[in-house]
Amino acid sequence: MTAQLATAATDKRRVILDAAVRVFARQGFHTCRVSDIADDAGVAYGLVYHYFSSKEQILDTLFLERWDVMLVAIAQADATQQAPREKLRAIAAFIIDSYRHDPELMKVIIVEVTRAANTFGRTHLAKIREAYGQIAAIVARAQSEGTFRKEITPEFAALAFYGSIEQVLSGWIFDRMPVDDQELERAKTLIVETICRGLER
Amino acid sequence: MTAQLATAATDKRRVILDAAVRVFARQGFHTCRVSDIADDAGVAYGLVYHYFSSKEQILDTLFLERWDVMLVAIAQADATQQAPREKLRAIAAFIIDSYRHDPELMKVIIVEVTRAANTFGRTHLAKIREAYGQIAAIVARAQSEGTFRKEITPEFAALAFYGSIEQVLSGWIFDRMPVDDQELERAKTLIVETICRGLER
Amino acid sequence: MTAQLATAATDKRRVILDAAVRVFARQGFHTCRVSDIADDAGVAYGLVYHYFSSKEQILDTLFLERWDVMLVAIAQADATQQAPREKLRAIAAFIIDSYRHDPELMKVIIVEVTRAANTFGRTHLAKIREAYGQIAAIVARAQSEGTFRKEITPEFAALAFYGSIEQVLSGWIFDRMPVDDQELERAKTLIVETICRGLER
Amino acid sequence: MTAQLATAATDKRRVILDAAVRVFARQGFHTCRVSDIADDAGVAYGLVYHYFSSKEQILDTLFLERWDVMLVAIAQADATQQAPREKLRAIAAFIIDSYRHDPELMKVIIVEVTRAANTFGRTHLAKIREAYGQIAAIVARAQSEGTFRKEITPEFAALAFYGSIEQVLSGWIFDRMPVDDQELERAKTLIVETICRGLER
DNA sequence: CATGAATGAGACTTCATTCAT
DNA sequence: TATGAATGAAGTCTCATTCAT
Repeated sequence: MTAQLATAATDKRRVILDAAVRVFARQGFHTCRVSDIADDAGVAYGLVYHYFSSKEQILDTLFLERWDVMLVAIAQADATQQAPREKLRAIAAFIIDSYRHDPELMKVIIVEVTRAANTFGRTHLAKIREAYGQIAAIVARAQSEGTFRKEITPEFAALAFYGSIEQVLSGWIFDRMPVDDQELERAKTLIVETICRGLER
Repeated sequence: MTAQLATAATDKRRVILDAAVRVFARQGFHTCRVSDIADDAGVAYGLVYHYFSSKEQILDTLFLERWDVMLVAIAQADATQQAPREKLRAIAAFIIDSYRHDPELMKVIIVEVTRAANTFGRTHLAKIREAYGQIAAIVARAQSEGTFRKEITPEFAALAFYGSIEQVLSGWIFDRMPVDDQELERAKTLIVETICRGLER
Repeated sequence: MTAQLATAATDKRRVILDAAVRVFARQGFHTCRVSDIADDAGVAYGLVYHYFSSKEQILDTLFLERWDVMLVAIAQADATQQAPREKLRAIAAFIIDSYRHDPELMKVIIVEVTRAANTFGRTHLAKIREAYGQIAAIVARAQSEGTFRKEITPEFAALAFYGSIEQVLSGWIFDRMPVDDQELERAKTLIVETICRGLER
Repeated sequence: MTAQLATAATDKRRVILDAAVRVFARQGFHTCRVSDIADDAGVAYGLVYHYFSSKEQILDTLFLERWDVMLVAIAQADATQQAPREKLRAIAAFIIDSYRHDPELMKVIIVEVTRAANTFGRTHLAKIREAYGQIAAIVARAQSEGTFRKEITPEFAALAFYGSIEQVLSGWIFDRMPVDDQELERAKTLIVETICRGLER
């Protein structure tokens, strides 16, 4: 524990990444300068390039770190014995809790990557689609089990489900609602209620 | 008619706007240069600044032109005597038909404005929210009429509804699916089926 | 004539090239900044990039302009009916007169291109060798005519001839001898005396 | 002897110098990074600065080491009782054999120092001219002895002689001729034949 | 209305050098 | 002696915008 703290205190790479989250969230990727990140991190300009080959690679790193965690979370939700609706609720809950835990990071990932498909989203398209694919697979299985009706294609369902969540998060991000925990919990229910009910028999 | 064509043929302002749509769609707003637009339009560099005060203002113009049309379309849908589900279907249909009619323009509006909330979306947030508000109003009325259940807030319903549509369009835009008319029609139904069913009693 | 002067006065591209000669000669290609060229030319920084795609391309242009003139001069010398020794003298004279006429330009070409074979010379190797080839051809013909002896290969003779001249110019360039016209004339004779005598029967 | 080998094996200073020769030859002095040298030498970055005060000093060291050997060789050639032509042949032979023995080192010295008069050549001008001076002295003595004719100044003769050799070596270096021993031997003769014959009575 | 040359601030990236361990 | 993280100055190139014609 002490060792971890000590490490954390001197891991400049991590310090830079954390600063990048704050700076990207505040100023946006295109608008900020590398020096803003260095300043915010309290390190020398050049150190950023000691650890990362470019400003882009910093964002890549942030995205991939987080997105991989989410892919694992989705896979775990799917691996349980719960009903499809509960699996989807778990996924929505994970994303919303991610926002609660680190809203700036989620803002960066959504605004600068998943919804910036012309630039970074392009690069990470395959990775992003993995998530849609996993969700679609859950829907498809629910359909063959007879829990969900077959009128709606799994791919469409996945897009609608994920799109709803992201839009709600976007609302929080840009309307700057002071979001309390209760509202976050309620959102999980509303998403499941709205989307799953449309999917179920 | 001939006069209109003649006008159209020499309305350099329009020529520039149309070129901007193509260039923004192809290269992205941040990545393209003003000269790319001038080149694509076949006009001199400086002429762009004769008609527009900045690169941003070109995008503003494109967005506002189109968004206002959509706000009118939503208002018209709401003004009819149809059932709420049909009103929402009309809105989804309008957006999807907009994509069918000019996919590049829709790509620009979605990618560079509504989903680029850190930059342009910020500027046009109020305008964008007008649309959500109109949709929410339709839901709210349906709830007080008893057609829609009250568990889901109108605001949330609007976000989920609009978010689903935009996500589906994003899929088309970036997965470059060669979309045929049949698929577009089907999408309208799927959206209504998924979302409205979740909203209805 | 008036037109030419007017053109000369406003041809910023030429102004930049002339400034580049001075700056490259004074500070060296690697050591100078593009802003030094712009400053010396009295133009804005960006204008350099309006006319040239990079600092390298400026040097390329200077080299190619001059080298092509020299290739023509060599070809003209060869096209005459003079004795081989006189042809070589004409070539030596051309190079030395080039130095007299514009010592800074010759310095740049020799120091930054022909003798910087690791960088620019590499790029222009083929062009540089054309000159050697033309000289070698003169020697070869003199040999088959019986004027020059055959023990020395034409290629070697060309290198020795050109190398001697360049070394002498380098001496002038870096020892900063205040060179008078008489010395320049004498150098022409010395080169021919030294090298041609070694080549002749 | 064993001790010497052991020392040699761990003399990191030497290891760095040898690596520098390879790296300078391959990438050029201006284009390579200090880290490239450290990597090629297999030592830590900082160690380079333990042994050398700057990147320049590494090149200085390489040049001075070798050039001093050459000055000695020229002095030795001059100290013999041979005819002037044979003295010059010995010098040409020494330079060409240096190339045969370590072409990369010769490439570095010629390309980065003696022919880079704007940068390093400037620093070492005096040292470089010592060689010219020694050669000129040989010529001058040959002239007063009556072996060489007096029309050509000794200084000019030295430049022409050395310039020819360096040009031939440059040809080998950049045309990447696969040079065999026979060709090297022949070059020695050709240089002496070409230049000395022009100098002799 | 039309042209495109001219301007210059701004940002990324590189890399020699230093320094704490 | 050895390591490599840390520093920060410097320079190239870009490009939105202006302006003279």
